Order: sequence, then structure tokens, then C-alpha cells
Amino acid sequence: MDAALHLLEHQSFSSLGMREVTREAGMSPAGFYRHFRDLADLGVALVEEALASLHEMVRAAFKEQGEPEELIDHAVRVIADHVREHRAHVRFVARERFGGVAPVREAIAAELERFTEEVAQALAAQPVSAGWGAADVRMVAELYVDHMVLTAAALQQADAETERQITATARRQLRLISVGRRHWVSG
Amino acid sequence: MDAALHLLEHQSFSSLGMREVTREAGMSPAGFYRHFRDLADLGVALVEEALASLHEMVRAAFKEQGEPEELIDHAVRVIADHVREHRAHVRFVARERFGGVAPVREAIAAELERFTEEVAQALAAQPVSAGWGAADVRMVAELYVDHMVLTAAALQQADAETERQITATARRQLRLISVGRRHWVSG
DNA sequence: AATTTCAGCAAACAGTTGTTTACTCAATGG
DNA sequence: CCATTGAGTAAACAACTGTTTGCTGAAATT
Repeated sequence: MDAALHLLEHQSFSSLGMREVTREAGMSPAGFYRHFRDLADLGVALVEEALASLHEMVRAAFKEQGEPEELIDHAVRVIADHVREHRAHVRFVARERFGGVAPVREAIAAELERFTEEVAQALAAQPVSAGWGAADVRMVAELYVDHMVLTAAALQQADAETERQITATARRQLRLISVGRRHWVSG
Repeated sequence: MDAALHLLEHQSFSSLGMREVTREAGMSPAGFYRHFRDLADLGVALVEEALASLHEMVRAAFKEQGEPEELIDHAVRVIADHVREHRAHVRFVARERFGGVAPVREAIAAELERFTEEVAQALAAQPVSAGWGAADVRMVAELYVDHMVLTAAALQQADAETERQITATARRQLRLISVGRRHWVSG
């Protein structure tokens, strides 16, 4: 799996060959079948690995409490740190979310759906969501998750200077959403 | 190019072979080189074709005038129509925006950057943006463009029922952003 | 101590890949 | 009307592809 992840730095999953993977891993082609039935099988395993770490991150970002402004700064910092430490995983998820291999795409969608549900529950517990309908809470949760994934995807291919621009913009955008939530009239 | 676009329904660009393309197009392998130096070359050409039509769409969506609520309904309808009529193009852009082929990725990024700039100018001209700093306007433009691309990407792989959910959520999200803009304090 | 499972290997299979070369033939243009 | 160009072809090249088969040796289990 590490070998595959390393190769995926420069190509997308649907162009990955198993001979290529085994060569990178330093084993013979036949050895592959001892671990995975398929290349798609490997892909799904990678999805789980990649989104497990991201799952911890999401939970950590929502555990914090304080002023909205501080929460936003903290969340963006957590995302940037995560990308630096798991660049290959982030790139993989960003690239294959709409990629060419159906099982991988579906595994990512299912995992992100779980995230969204978790975020929705966290949002519903916040005072600002008092009186909100479920559909409205859900809609904000999707906005947050999509924004997080997109920000991570952008960061993953950014140099130091671009990273500062992206995080600055992300903070502003989260503030805008926050303002929108405070003045929202649910119905 | 039509042949390639058709093949890209089930795979991503970096796994496309030129023999595959020429076979689908009904010509001999060598014929490919009469039109493109490279497969990457074909990819860049596809980007331009795909985003040209999208460009018209963006301009059409911003030409309209009226109440914010009506504007949002109109914009979402325009996007949904566009996806129905250019499904292959939309899928291509969504898939390759973070895909494995650098020249294609960069061409998409450059084209989306032009969109964002155009949207930013349109936003700056709206009354609600009076007194806003350039960075804040720009930030909203990026939010809109990203939201549009992501919505289109989601619609492109949705059935009729899912399409209704996606458009309903997208409208809500645009309303939230709209509320945020009205109550924003720029500085 | 004997046996079973695990993770690896080399070799072989028929197909497919990108690219080059030398060629045709119709359309275009002065 | 002749020359040039554009867009196509077939054939050949070595290199690479996914998968199967039968084999090995170590580790784990009984």
C-alpha cells in the first residue's frame, strides 16, 4: 500500500498497474494476489487508511470550544497540519473523489457521508443552531465538509507562499459562513 | 476528441491510451499524430473545449437581474441544465481538476482562475459589495466558483431523484452565503 | 515433532502499448 | 494543370501488461 501511495504522487489510480506496484514494493508480480484480489481492492483499502486519519482530525477540530474567531483559526490550522503530515493520503482522496474507478469513488463517498453526518450532529448541538430544521443543519454540514476537502486538496499541491494565501482565504470564507449562520432564518 | 470524451466516461485521463482513442475514433494508431503531439496535448484541447461552454454559462447566470432569491433559483437551474447538456465535459473537468496529468490540471486551474476573476468583477459591481476590500470580494468569488464546480460534479453522476436533493441543497447553501454577504463587515 | 498456513518466487501466456517509417490519395491553390 | 499539403493507411519494433501455475521456505499451530 505504501508503494502504491508513493506511485500515486504522479498519476491517478485508474492508470496504476499491478506490476508497477509490485516492482515499487520490491516483490514479484504474483505476490500481489496474496494481499489483494484486485487493484480496486487495494484502492478501497487505501481509502479506509486515508480517511481514518482524517476522521480523527475532524473530531479534534470540533472538540475545541471558544469564540467563533478562535475556532476558525484553530480549524484551519488543524487542516494545514494534517495536510503536511498526510500529503499523499490527502492527494489520493482529492484525486479519486471523482476519479475513474467506481469502487474507490463509492468508498470515498460513503466515508465522506459518515463525516457529514457526524459534523451535522456536532452542529445541531451548538447554540447557534437552536430552532433549525434538520435539512438546514445538514446543508451547513455538507458545506463545511466540502469546504474542508477542497481546502485540503488545494493545500496539498501548494508551496509555502501559496499555502498562506489559501489558509487566509479559507479563514475568511469560514467567517462568511459563520456570519450567515448567525443571521439565518430557518423555515 | 469526441472519441476520447466518450472513453472518459468510465476511466480517468491518465489511464487513457492513444491506441484506445484511435480505435474508438475508427482510425489507425499513426493517424493520431496528425492532430496531436501527445495525449497530454489532447487533454489540454479538451479542457479548452469543456470550459468554453461553461464560460458562456457563467456569463449567462450573472447577466440576470432581480431579487436574490430569484437569482439563486435561476443560477441553480442554469447549472443543472448545463450539466444535462454537457455531462461528459463536466465529468471531465471534475475528474481531472485534481487528476494525475499535470498539463491538464494546470490548464483547468488557469481557466477556473479566469472564471474567478470574472465573477469577482461582477460581484464588485453589485450594491451589496459597496465598501468591500478587494480580498473579500475575491474570497466570495472563489467560494462561488468552487461551489458551482462541486455542484456540477455532484449533479453529473446523479439520477433524477438525487438531482432534486442536490439542487435543493445548493439553493439553501447559496442563500446562506447570500445572508453572510449582507451582514458582512469588511476590513 | 509434525503439519498446516503464509508470503514469497520464477517462468510462461497471449495481448496490448507508444512510436516510427514509408506509403497512398484526395483536396486545395497558384 | 501541376505541385503541395492534409489526413489517412499498414507493418513492424521492443517493451510492458494481468494472470496462472507449480514451487519454496519459514513461521505458526497442533
